[in-house]
Amino acid sequence: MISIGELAIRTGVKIPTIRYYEQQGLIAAPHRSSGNQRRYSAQDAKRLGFIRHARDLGLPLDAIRELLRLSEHPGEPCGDADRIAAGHLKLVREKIARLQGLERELQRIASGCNAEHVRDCYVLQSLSNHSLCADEH
Amino acid sequence: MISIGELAIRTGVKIPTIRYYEQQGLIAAPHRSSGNQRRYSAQDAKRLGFIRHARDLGLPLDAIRELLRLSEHPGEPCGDADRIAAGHLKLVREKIARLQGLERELQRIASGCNAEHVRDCYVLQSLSNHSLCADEH
DNA sequence: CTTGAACCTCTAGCCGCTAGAGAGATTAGA
DNA sequence: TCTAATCTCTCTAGCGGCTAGAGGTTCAAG
Repeated sequence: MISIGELAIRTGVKIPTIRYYEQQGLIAAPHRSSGNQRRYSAQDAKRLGFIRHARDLGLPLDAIRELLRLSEHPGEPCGDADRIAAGHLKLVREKIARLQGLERELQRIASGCNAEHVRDCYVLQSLSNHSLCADEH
Repeated sequence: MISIGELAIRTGVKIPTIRYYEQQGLIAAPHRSSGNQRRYSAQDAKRLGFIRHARDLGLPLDAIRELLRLSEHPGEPCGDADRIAAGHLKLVREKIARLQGLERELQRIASGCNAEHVRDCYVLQSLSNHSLCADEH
């Protein structure tokens, strides 16, 4: 049985975030000490580690909730878990593609300014005038 | 003088967002009709277009505020605008790098699951056990 | 027994919108 | 000129995923 601070250190999840997860129903309300402080088991720590890892991979809490629910039913088919991961991967790839578009455009804009003064600034002109852009974003 | 709906259509910025920008001081409070409805000039539309374009490039409202302020002083040096654009570009590149890390890991995890049941699911095992990961994220 | 660190609950704030309620304004057609 | 449909108004609350702070209680070391 460890305190919330200890749990935070072990899992790398901040204390208010742990309480937030409890509030959101991602982890169960833990046992309490006689003085009403939270006391966690090794299993609690494992579950929080799972959440932490999934968050690090960018999964939203809803998806994590679903994955946790699944992992409590070892006999069921795991297609849903695969679908969640694949769906998230797709999302990540879309984000990358979009950001790469922005990167190209920003690179073009930011490196195109040789002006001294605002009146000739290519950055500001580009923002005013969309037609200066290479592709739409 | 055009209505807020017309402005929304022309700039592609939604009506509540236009009002939000006004509230946030990005655009000035416009003239009003006798019935208290907003009426915008061509200049207002241009400014909103600038904002829209900058938002499309992912710039935060604070940075846009600063860029707008700068563009009202044509005689001043434009180094600040360049710095804002370059700083944002850097941020975008960092985001891309991070997402590419996630992409690799998700790809590895999602494609590694040949299991039928939750108990053997590689996706769920990977989330439980960080040591299955290729690199840290 | 004292002290200081850790913990408690509760509320509010971050960003950039978005949704909805309930009321008033405008405009096109009959 | 009237009516009906569509806009527009203000205001408040909510999204996700935390984070910060106030004001109070409990714990553990010395």
